[in-house]
Amino acid sequence: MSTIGDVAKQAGVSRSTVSYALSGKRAISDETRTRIEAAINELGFTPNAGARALKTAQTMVLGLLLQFHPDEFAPAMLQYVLPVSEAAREEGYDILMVTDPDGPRGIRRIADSDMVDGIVLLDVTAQDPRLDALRATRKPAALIGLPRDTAGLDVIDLDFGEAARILVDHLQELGHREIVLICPPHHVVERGGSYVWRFRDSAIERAARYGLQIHPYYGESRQPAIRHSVDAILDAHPKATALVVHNDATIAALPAILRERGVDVPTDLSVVSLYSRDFGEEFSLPFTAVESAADVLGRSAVTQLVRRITRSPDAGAPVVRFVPPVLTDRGSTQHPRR
Amino acid sequence: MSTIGDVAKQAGVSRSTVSYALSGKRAISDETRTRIEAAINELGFTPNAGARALKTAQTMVLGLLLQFHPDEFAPAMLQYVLPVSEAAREEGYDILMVTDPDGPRGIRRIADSDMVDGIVLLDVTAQDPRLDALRATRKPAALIGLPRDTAGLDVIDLDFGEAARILVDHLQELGHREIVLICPPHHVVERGGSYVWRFRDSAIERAARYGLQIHPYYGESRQPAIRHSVDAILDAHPKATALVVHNDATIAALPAILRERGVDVPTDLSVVSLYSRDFGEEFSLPFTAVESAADVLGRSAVTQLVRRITRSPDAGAPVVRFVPPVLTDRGSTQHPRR
DNA sequence: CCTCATCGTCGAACCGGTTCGAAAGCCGTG
DNA sequence: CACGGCTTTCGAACCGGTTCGACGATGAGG
Repeated sequence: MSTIGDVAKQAGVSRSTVSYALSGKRAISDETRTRIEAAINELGFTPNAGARALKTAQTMVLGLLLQFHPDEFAPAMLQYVLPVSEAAREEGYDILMVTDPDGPRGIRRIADSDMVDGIVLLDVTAQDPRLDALRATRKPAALIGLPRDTAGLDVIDLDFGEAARILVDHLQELGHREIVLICPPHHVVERGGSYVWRFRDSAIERAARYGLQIHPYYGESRQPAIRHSVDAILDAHPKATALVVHNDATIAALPAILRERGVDVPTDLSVVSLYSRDFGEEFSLPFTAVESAADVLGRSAVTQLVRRITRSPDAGAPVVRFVPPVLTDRGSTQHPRR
Repeated sequence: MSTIGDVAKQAGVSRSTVSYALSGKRAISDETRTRIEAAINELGFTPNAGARALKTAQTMVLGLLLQFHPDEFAPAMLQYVLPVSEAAREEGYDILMVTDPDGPRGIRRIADSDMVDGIVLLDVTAQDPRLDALRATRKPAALIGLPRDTAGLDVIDLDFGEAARILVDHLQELGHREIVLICPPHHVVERGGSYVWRFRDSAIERAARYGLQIHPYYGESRQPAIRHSVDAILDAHPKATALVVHNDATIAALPAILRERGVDVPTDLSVVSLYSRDFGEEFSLPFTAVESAADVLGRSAVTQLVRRITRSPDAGAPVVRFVPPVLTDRGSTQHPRR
């Protein structure tokens, strides 16, 4: 690879002149600029990222931390990765993806060695052990997922409470009086996934307010447990006229399960859920649902992070943003027959 | 952040001594080593990656290039990403993930600016436009997927031809005489996904050799087209006793489709397929299948790449490796009733 | 006792950019 | 004609590491 010195020699100017021609931070005469550009093309010069980062103290790279939990629905993660990567690129950043099972160590490694200008944390839990490491480094960060203590952190997440209220309201308006709620698996709660209880509590609270009967359950994440659990739950509540599913694995398996049981949607049962548009298309899910909008969250986290990086170091108070959910009606609900 | 100079001052030695204590490339007395270690701990020093990369001309980062094709089964990609990332970390490398829709540009950007020491290309097609860019940079690379021209490149892929032969052999041994073959969608062929015709041609060739009737089709990637296409195909061949499916989206939807048609596996129809173990577990697919072994391919690509990076520049001829497929019998086949 | 090898450490150069201060050349003006 | 100001370019310092050659101290061998 050629260096800026090679270009300078070729164009008959000094290294600094080439640098200024490239950055535009000082005026360069048209004549020398064209000579420099010619030299750059001829030599195929591209500035060395390491050297530039060393001097400017900016790497133009963002860290993306993800953790894969065994026994969890993996495709969901990808929903976030792609929008984050695309948004970063649009802002001029590349993505250093860290999947170290030891999250805090991964953060320290890329932050303390200044490999990245900022960090996006995916799937943040209530007491996420990564947050201590994150606060110890002085790097800007944006979280997707709500921790218990948000002090000093930029956080973005779907408003799961509002999502639950929207769905319960929708069923209540249609006249349903007894509904079943299937949440994510219980081990997600244990891990501290706050979206589980934020959705769950709001749904229960909202149902109580309307005087609706609601039967909350934690679902499963793998077949054949999903099928068995759904069967048992539906058997236990023959009078329920509506089903709220907040569980990707369950909703993906639901069409087959209901078909087998001979249950028609929405004639026999109204079904509402919460999943992303992509996910729904992937599995052609025919359910009225609130969109989880992973792309909105991913992009928003990146823009917030970039703002934090560029606008002075600590300018502005930390931002906790809850994205308002949107209902997409796919016709999987109607008035209860009874 | 503190620098190596701060550590040196704190420990009362020169910068070079600290560097040697860290790298172990020269002997350091126990006495000063402990003093240096104390200083490092006290100051929380971590070497700056950019500075180190600048001098050593090694970034300890691998580029991972992926492209998302609309209308394609996205989860498949993740199967490779995680093993690649884990294998890289075990070798001491981090992963710079590039999802630029313009592949060649992404390669040039990270390679010419020396952000990475080597590149892993995912989902390589027969005439992949990224290969020219790759050859232009002098960076080592490893491809997953078989291009038409492998000159000078390290390539690894599943032996799809052998996979097809294994499956056809399996059915032939059981006594099947008429089988249906569902391949990936036709637009994958147009894009140059060589694994389509490598599997397809081998299956047809093998069937012909045994005198079996085989009906090859290109499948769909999205519902409800999948369902319609499978229905039409099965209707067209009522005498076929076995089904070979080389199509993730189709195989995922197949249990529901067959149940609806009232077709029992394996009593009415023997089914074999090709998918990864994870994928099968995710969707609890009950089919005898050849494993696509994305983890093996991903890890193998990384180890080959690292070998190429560390062992001198161009030591050793390029390697094209076909991973032998393995059949997992899940009991979805039996002797045809007729 | 002198020489020589070895050990442990230091200073300086270097990697490839960026950026600051200054200098050279040119113009218009008093 | 001297002077000030503007434009364009250069040289040098710097970012934070690594590495080479050298140097003083120590100990062994003749």
